[in-house]
Amino acid sequence: MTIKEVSEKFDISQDTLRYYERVGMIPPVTRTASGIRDYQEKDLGWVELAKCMRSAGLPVEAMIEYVKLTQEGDSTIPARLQLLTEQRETLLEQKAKIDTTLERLNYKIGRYEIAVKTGVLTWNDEE
Amino acid sequence: MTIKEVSEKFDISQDTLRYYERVGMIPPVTRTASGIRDYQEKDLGWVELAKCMRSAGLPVEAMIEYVKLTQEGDSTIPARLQLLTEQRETLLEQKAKIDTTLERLNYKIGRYEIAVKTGVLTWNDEE
DNA sequence: TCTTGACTTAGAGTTAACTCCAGAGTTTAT
DNA sequence: ATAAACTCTGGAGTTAACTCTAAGTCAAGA
Repeated sequence: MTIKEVSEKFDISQDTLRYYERVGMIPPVTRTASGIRDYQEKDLGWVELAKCMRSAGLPVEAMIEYVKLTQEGDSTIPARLQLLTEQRETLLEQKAKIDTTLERLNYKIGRYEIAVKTGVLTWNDEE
Repeated sequence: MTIKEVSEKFDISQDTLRYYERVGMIPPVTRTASGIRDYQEKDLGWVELAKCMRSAGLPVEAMIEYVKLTQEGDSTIPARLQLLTEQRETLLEQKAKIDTTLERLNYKIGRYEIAVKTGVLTWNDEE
C-alpha cells in the first residue's frame, strides 16, 4: 500500500505519516527495492494504533517510548505494561475533567436556552 | 486578592494569568489606583471558568470569543448559546475518542498482565 | 528613607505536533 | 521516451499555549 493510499485510508496527511515514522512513533515502514514506502498489514496496524492514541490526546512521546520498548524484545514487557497503565491513568483523568466541564456547560446551556425562549436572563452571577 | 494569591489558589502561574487577561480569555481584572491587579469575586469566577474550560482541552480561542460576546450585552445571548453548544459537542466527541482508546489500552494491559504473570506472550499480532 | 521583594508591560523564547518546501529520484501513461 | 504524477529526504516554517526576560514601578518592613 502506498503512502497516498494509507493517507486516504486513515485520513492522516502523508507528511504526518512520514513524521510519525521519522520520530519513531511507528517502527520503520517496509520499503520497495528503490526505497519507496510499501505499507504491509503490520505497518498499517501501527499507523492505526498511532492514530488511535493521538486522537485521544496521548503524547507522541509516549508512543515513541512504547515503540522503542517493543523493538527491544520481551524483556521490556513489564516496562510496556507500566507505560500503558500510566497512559490509561492520564486518559481517565482527562475524561474526568471533561465530565466536570460538560456539567458546567450543560448548566450554562440550560440557562441560556431559557433566556432565549423567554427573553429574560434568569441569573446574575458569573457568566 | 493579589495575582500571587490567585496563582496559588488556582494553581495557575502568574504569567498565565496575565496572558489570559491580555488575550481576552478573561475580562480585564480590577486594578488598584496604581495599576496593580486586585482580583474581585467576579474576576475569580472568570479565572475559575477559564481554568475549567482549558483543563478539558477547549481552545483559548473559544473562551476569548465567549468573553467577547458577554461584554457585548444581552443581544449576544443566542450566539453564546450556540458557542457553548458547539464546545459541548467537541467535548462529547473527545470523550468518545478517549473511551475508544481506553478500551484498546485495557485490552493490551490485560494481555501484558497475563504475559508478566505467566512469562508467556499469548498473542502475536500487532503490538 | 532605604531596601527588598512583589508587581507592571512589552516583547522574545519555548515546546509539541505538525506542515510545508526544495531539489532530486521513481513510476505510469501516452 | 518523455511528460506527468508520485515519492523521497533534510530542513525550515507554523500554530497554540504558554513561559521567560528586561527594565521599570510600587509597597512593606527596618
